[in-house]
Amino acid sequence: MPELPEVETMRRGIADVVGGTIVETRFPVISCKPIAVSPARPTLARQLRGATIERLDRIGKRLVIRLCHARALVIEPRMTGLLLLANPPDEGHLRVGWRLEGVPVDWLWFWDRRGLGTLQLLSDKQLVARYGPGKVGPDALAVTVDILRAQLAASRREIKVALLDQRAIAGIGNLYASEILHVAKVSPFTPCHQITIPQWRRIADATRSVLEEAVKYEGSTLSDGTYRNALNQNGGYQNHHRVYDRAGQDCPRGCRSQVQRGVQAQRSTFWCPRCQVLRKTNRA
DNA sequence: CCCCAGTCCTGCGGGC
DNA sequence: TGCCCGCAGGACTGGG
Repeated sequence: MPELPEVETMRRGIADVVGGTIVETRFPVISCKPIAVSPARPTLARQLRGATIERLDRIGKRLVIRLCHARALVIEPRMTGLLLLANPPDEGHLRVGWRLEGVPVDWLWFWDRRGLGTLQLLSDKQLVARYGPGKVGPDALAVTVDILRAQLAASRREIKVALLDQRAIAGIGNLYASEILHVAKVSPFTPCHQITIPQWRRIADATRSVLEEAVKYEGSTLSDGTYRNALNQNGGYQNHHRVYDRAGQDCPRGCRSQVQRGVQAQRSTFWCPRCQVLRKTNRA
């Protein structure tokens, strides 16, 4: 599932499209339900024709293709979306293709097995209104203890649930939230308002180190094989997961306890009950 | 505002 | 063996 490291890997992987001009937008005929695009397909194709790609940005888990004339194509891969330069896993789930001129890359593709991904063509003004500061939180790769506390310390939510809130911090999803809290040695069930400053510091440090490491290994390809880089190759970080999808296995910290699985906000949480103890605190 | 549950979507694996 | 159900979790929405 593309989270920050996977989207960042996509961004780097398609860097060759920068400077290219979109000469055609193609929607391959597919048997499954089409993905949501805005504006509607014919308009989108017409408005993209002749557009030059100026830069690639990332806002949390969204990829932003900056275009000439102060426009931006916002791509949300959500669960199974991929940006590819070649070798789609199958032809049946290719959703959109862009033919480019002026760069070594002929085609950029959006492939999405489940089809939950979305595309939006926005003006720069609309982009800021929808995804600017205030709408989407600070990027998780640049998080500090002060940012974390400012965004989350007053909340009564459990920290694992709060870390998934993109308005608070942008880029963390279900997989990396569990990984971060294991490295930080903080129980995922700790209410935010009970977290101590040393714990916030460890969460901030772990957020950056886990995500940086995951970017270095080009993201996580899970057993369902969904996430791939721009050339349809596996990421490598799944071999470095500490707790995610490792229920029953020994804690990698060597504490001789086993990784547990639980559910928070209808999503799986993995943690070590010995390294991530929920401490009872006395409330005033 | 805060928080939860439901919704979208497809493929896969467990259970019968 | 085949079928069906539930799960996977991105973002969003409606309701309490």
